[in-house]
Amino acid sequence: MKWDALEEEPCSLARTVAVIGDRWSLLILRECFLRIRRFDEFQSSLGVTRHLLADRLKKLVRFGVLRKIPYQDAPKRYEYILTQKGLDLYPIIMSIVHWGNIHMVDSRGRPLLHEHKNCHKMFDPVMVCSECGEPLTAKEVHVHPGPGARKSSPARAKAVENEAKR
Amino acid sequence: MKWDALEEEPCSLARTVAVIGDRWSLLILRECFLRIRRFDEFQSSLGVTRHLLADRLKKLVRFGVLRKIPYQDAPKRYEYILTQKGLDLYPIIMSIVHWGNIHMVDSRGRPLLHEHKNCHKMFDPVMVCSECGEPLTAKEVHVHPGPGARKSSPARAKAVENEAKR
DNA sequence: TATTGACAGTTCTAAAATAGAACTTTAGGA
DNA sequence: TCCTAAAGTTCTATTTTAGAACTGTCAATA
Repeated sequence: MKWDALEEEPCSLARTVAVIGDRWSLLILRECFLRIRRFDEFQSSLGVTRHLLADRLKKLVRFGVLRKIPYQDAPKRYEYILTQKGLDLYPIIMSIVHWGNIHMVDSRGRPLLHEHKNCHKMFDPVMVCSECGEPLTAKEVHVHPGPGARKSSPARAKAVENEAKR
Repeated sequence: MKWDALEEEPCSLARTVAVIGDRWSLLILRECFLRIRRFDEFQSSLGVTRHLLADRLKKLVRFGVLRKIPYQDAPKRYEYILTQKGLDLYPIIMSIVHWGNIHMVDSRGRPLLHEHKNCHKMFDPVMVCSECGEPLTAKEVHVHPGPGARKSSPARAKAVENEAKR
């Protein structure tokens, strides 16, 4: 399957994966949220090859996740900063970090702690229901075909159907 | 950089990316949460090559995200089901789906709707602070080096430092 | 008994993506 | 003049992936 095909799939996860679903894009975004902005900063902090970095930055700009802002005229130089669409990726990044904090840390403990400016405490992110505010777990959620649903594989259709009536 | 190196990085995001940071792993996990369990179901529903599917399933089992359960003896056949560690990936999957729902849907609308069994309403996931319960945004969070922090690139160290004192 | 089909992979080759290093361009400073 | 910085681009070798065919085990069917 080609990457381009993913963008067209009638699945919000597949379409998001088309944008951020590779190793380097996620690591680049991590750096963006730490306020890394320039090509060489990304390069030295990630160890990614310059070729791939240029390619991924271009892709993230194309998808509207990053914006190229000139910070110097002669020679022309740009910074890459997150757009609102990019800032909206924060819950994804945080939930990835949180899973790593729970399941992948070694004996040294967490590499990074997060403080909430509002309440001044170190926190973990918690995912809750927008309607009742209760924490969400996989087992407490049903899925239903939405208005954008389209024909999928028989196995998949069956699974969604079974799921909806559990 | 090799994939194996990612697992060793002092960064919870990098370590999680080592497990789920590729296109197919994320799509396989999506199917798992829709209760797809068998090799051929994954294959027909995803269109992934059998080779890669076998490879990714093996990797997810190795990392303890999936477990292979025999469901038939002659011939030996297995199902792949999520472990608790795998179920804990739910917030990641849901936040990816949610971002796609907001930023990547076409005019047809969402392919899938989610209902919370507790309150019987269609919902969106919201990420909140574990301490004060307020919704989280990138701008309201500080990062601090934690006990597992280690030397990183100068650019990165500088960014974390600047960040901590903002 | 021979044939077909389901399931869970493995093997093969060609095509695509990635790594690693060197090179380019524009400009400022020693 | 030579050196450095920043932001890429180009090159070749290696690795990964795509796509299709093949294997082995067993059950059901003709």
